[in-house]
Amino acid sequence: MKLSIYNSLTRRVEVFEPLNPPRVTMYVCGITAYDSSHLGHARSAVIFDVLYRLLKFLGYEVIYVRNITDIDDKIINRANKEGIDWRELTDKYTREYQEEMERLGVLKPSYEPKASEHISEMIEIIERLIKKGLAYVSDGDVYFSVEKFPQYGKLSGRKLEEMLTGVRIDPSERKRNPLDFALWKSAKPGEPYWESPWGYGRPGWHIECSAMSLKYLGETIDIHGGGLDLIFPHHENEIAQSEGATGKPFVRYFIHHGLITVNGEKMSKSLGNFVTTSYLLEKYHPEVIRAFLLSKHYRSPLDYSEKGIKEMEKAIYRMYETFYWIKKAKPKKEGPSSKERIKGVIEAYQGFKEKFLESLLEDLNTAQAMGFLFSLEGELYNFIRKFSDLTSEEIKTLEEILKELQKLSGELLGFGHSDPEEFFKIERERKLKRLGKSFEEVEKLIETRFKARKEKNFELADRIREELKELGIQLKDTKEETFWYVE
RNA sequence: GGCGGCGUAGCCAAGCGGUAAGGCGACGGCCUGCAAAGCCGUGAAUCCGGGGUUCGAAUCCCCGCGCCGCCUCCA
Repeated sequence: MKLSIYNSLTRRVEVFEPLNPPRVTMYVCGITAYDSSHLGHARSAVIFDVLYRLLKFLGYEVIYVRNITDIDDKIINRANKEGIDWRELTDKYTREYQEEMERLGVLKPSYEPKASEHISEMIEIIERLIKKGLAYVSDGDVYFSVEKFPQYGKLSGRKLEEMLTGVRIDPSERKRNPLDFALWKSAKPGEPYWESPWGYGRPGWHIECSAMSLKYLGETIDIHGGGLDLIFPHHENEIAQSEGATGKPFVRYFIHHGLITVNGEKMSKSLGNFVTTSYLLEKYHPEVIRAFLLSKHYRSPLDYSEKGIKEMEKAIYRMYETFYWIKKAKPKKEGPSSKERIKGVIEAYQGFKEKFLESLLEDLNTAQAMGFLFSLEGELYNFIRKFSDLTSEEIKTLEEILKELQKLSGELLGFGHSDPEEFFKIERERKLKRLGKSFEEVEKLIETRFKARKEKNFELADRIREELKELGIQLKDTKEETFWYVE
């Protein structure tokens, strides 16, 4: 079992071969902690979380680093605006992000280093670059000299001459070439600063990733990931700095994911079309959000809409309803399965694990894996809802399949592993809270209606049904109980 | 303008040379006190358009059309 993955460096899907198996080193660009995270940040975290899970599943020893940028212009501006210390600001949003990711079932990376805690490592790399003639000091700033690194542009497919034609030139710049980028910026009054050989100042944005990946993962790392929008200039610059300093290849596989769009346009702070992670977590079960994020191939854009995520919610509800009925099923008789009627289930289960895994191994095709998952789950649903006279062996079969399905999905995709009763309890309570109803209140109404129906008091039963329906509470009657969910 | 990507049923979305997964929804019949649910059944002569390669193309090539991303901070 080998993973194939699209490598932005070669622009093709390649078989993944780590440098020093079974060790795999992976570095992912995390957030800049100046504001709340939105769905785009969640997508990034969830996609690389699935990759991380898959690599571990394959038996690799993965060292996974996801950094926190806690020093840059946006942070300084925001902190000044709010009149608080930049540390207070970044602490707040770092904590918030970490809590949200945990709720989304994102596994903790091995390290989550902060830029501000690695200033000396950055200075060290900058000094090496200066010594090698790849960087220069200019009035307290330090710049990387793009012309001195012949491979500059190899990741983003750009050539220096071409880039120069469209570039904006700021006459106040201290750069020799407008494409040079800052490694170190001298401090302006009121800004946080650190001591350096070039005076008080702070690091440029890109250098932190070079420094921290070098420190935690070594000179050449296996995987480096981030959003497509980071290819240029961020990752291009990282390559220049890292390879310039070490003389070794920086990254073996660059992995970039597509961005979240809204009505076809990129979700971003500046357009104001973003939904925060906390809003979504309030409104939807974390597993629903995860499933939504994984429902499209990771390299494609994913369009967010309430309608889209609602549809996924329905799919996940049905999945957990399947689990629920299987869990509640009691045998009506001892004995073997009816070969004929359980055939569909057996056939769907045949090769399920292989197909599911192969999908993920083929460039992380989570959408296809989910297709197989829902397909099998659909068969289970169909079976459990159609027949009420299940045999002990049939139930055993269903339980075995369920166990495997939950294990695979939960371990690799990070959803589908919950206990169904627990799942619906959380969902009902959260949604009822919005309606201002208590769980007990609704349960009682449903019980009353169940009794009324038995007594053929249809008038009362229907009145309760209508009342609940108006609240968005849907009922499904069975002989034993009334199953319900809130829309 | 340069670079990258996308266009598959009503909507979302897999498929990447061998004859269209999956989800959401819609419709008809059965069932049901009625409804929901369930059951049975119905969906793409066809994958933006036009050429070409091939025994065979949604899948490869060329030319259009439309949309998006990056080229400035951005997951």
